[in-house]
Amino acid sequence: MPELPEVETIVRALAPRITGRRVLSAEFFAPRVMRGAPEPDLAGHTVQSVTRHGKHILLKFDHGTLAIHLGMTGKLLIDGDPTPYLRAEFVLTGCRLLFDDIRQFGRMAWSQTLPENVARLGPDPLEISAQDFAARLQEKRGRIKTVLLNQAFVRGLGNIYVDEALHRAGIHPLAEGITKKRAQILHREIVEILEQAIASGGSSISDYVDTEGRKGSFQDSHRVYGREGEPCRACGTEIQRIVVTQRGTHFCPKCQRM
DNA sequence: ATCTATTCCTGGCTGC
DNA sequence: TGCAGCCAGGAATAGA
Repeated sequence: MPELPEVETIVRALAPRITGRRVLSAEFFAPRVMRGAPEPDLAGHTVQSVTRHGKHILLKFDHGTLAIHLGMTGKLLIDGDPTPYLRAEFVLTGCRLLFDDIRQFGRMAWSQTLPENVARLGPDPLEISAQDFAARLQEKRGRIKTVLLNQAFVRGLGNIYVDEALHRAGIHPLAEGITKKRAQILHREIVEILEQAIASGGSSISDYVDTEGRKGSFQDSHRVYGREGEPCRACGTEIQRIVVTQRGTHFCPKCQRM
């Protein structure tokens, strides 16, 4: 499932391939992709920039911005082979950009400025300072895992990296009222794990691949996610799995005390 | 206002 | 072997 590191990997591969290219045609095959909103007219317009905003991929044009969210199984493929799950296809000068999405959780949104659901997101965890992160966290109540998954708190974290960051920071996923000191430790671990994951091309858990169909390798470095019943890499205790806010949650009961 | 549960979607897995 | 039934989960939405 594409989270911040996976989306960053995609953007880094996509940007040099389509920036400055002109759209010759754009087709949206599945109505769900735009969630009923009118499809933008992209033909004749040039891609000005490709950036990441949380888990969204922003394609900026001279007349607006297309925000792409990959959901669970969305893929952006350059010149790939069409599949039964092709939801949109952009023909550009020099290449084709295919949006493939088995489960159709992915979506696109168009705005002359910035789509509202994108504009309202919180700060990027790689940009916010440890002090600001800790201060923001002080204002939130509720379980730490739920707070971190809230894209209005920080944008880009998903189930995998929240579990992994909490383990590295030694914080129980159900913990509440994190102290300022521990919040700064958590911030450091979040930044570190995101940067490591980006360096590994992301985690390929289900069917994540980048624009060239390449898998990431960070799943091999996971310490808790998907490791229920296996020994903690730090202390050997069996990794436990519970459900928090409808999300499978993995943690070490010894390393991560309440 | 804030928090929680539900909904969408389908390949893959489990168990009979 | 076949197949019904369940599971994964991001975020919009409905409900409490």
